[in-house]
Amino acid sequence: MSFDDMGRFSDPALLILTSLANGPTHGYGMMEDIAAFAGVKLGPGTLYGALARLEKLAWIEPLPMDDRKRPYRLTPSGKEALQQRLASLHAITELGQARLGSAT
Amino acid sequence: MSFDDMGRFSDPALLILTSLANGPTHGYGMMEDIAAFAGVKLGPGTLYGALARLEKLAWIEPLPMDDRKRPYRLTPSGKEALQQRLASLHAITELGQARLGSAT
DNA sequence: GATTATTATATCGCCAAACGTAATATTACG
DNA sequence: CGTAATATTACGTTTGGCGATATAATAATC
Repeated sequence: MSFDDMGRFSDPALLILTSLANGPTHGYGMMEDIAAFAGVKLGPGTLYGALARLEKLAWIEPLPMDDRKRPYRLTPSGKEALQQRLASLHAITELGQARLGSAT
Repeated sequence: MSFDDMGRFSDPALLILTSLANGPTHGYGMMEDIAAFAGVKLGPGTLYGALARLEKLAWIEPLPMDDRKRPYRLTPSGKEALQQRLASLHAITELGQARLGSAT
């Protein structure tokens, strides 16, 4: 009934981009960051799958490996896409909350 | 490269629930409402498919047909789920925007 | 100091579900 | 008659999430 049954509702790409907005990080680090700020624990398949798709979109790009870590950073278009997406979602959340509120 | 290539990024369920937060509406009406407030034009398959899933989740329920229109309304649990989801997304968008902003 | 357990890190394969597009009714309306 | 409103169905592609696997490093135990 609660949030955990929401299936695809969780949108890993948004979480990853938001995590990278803080600066470059590697996959495992994102897992922890995301778990911290969003309370969502992405499995490896979900995370690295989404990373690959984002890289193909050129929204993120890999940096030289550091030890066994493969860091990524936002590309300019990735940053822009995230910006737009956040703005759009922000507007929607406010509208939604307003609509819910007015229907007391 | 812009928002239209985002594929699954658009999250029809959130849009539908947000649309219904304004009061009961039927599918076709949501399409227009959503296009108006989110700039996203959902195709019929996307819309009615998502409606069916939301109904199965008992987050929305159908009302008696009015003419050829099949209206839906939010159930209490749907309202609650939407509320939580909006709050969570709102927090994420603010964090994301803060992170992007501080990296000027 | 050697051996074992645990953590950090990433890859791969799989399957059900979701998305998106398009084709198909049907009724109403101009 | 043509077009708008409204909904259903079918189908192919992609994504999402789970689990298994590999490997290096670090910690714990004896």
